[in-house]
Amino acid sequence: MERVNKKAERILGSLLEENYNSVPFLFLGEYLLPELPEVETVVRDLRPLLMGQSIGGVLAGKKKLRSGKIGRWILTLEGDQFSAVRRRGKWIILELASGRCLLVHLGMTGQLKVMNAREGVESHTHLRMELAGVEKELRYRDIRRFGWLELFASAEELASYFCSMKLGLEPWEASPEYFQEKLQNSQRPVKNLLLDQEILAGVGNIYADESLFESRLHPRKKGKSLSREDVEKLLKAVQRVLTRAISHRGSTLRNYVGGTGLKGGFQNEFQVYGREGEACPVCSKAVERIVLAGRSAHYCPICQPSPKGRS
DNA sequence: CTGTAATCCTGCGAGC
DNA sequence: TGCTCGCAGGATTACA
Repeated sequence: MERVNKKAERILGSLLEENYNSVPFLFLGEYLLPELPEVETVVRDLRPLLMGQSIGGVLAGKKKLRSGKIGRWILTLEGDQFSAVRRRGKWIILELASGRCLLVHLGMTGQLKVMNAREGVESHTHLRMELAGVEKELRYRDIRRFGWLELFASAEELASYFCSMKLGLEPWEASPEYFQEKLQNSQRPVKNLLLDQEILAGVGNIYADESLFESRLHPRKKGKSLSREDVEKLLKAVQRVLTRAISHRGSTLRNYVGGTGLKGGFQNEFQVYGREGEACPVCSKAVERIVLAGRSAHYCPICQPSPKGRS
């Protein structure tokens, strides 16, 4: 157990550092953890709205999320206070004064937002938490219910959980050596490797495609076929794409909104994602779509030449 | 160790 | 208008 916790602590890294919350959050986001853009945006929005707020009444729906039905444990949150709002990969961590941590995953259609308590409750709202004394509510809404809500007794237990799921490094904390080590022996397509949360935490379908385009690598290229140069180029591209996306508050395709209900804007900056048949912004050739790991992969057949010599 | 497909859900747009 | 089909920011599971 001791060893597990130590390893988990290492993986959580700077997130557990005491000073985390005293650092101005713009600095934090811009230079330390520009990550999975939508989740980072939610976390940045929520942080100033939740910090120090006490939880009043709590109301939970009865439908199942991926983590199951929201249990009665949710009522024990009443009276507790938000002490930190963090992100790890695509996970949102709401830390409480009691030391407990509420873990939230947005899945595909999750929304976590602070709203006026008087505002009408939208369909598919599964959780409402009153913020005592400010006439506001934290609401969790999730149309497809692929999201996750779970309470941990302490930051250490949460760290162990991340450890057990083998969550990889934050893209910004990964070194080229780390990334290369994970890719160089793999026969898997590089697109699949990017989506693998055990390698880099937080990269999803949009940003995998955009990063591969930016580094001019075909999504089907095998990990072990990548040169050292390719690996470095790809890691830098991932970091750049994520940073840019965060500065646009993430991408809204359908349902995504930030912690204040605002939509993202990065969908207007897509080079290849969701643009099958449209002209590549570099060479004008039509963007193509294939299926990898059960997900759409978008790429330019000219700029990202096929490893097998066919597109 | 791979990849593939199905699964958990709801909603929307395309095409007929 | 109304139906069916395919597809969607994720991740796990079973199976070949």
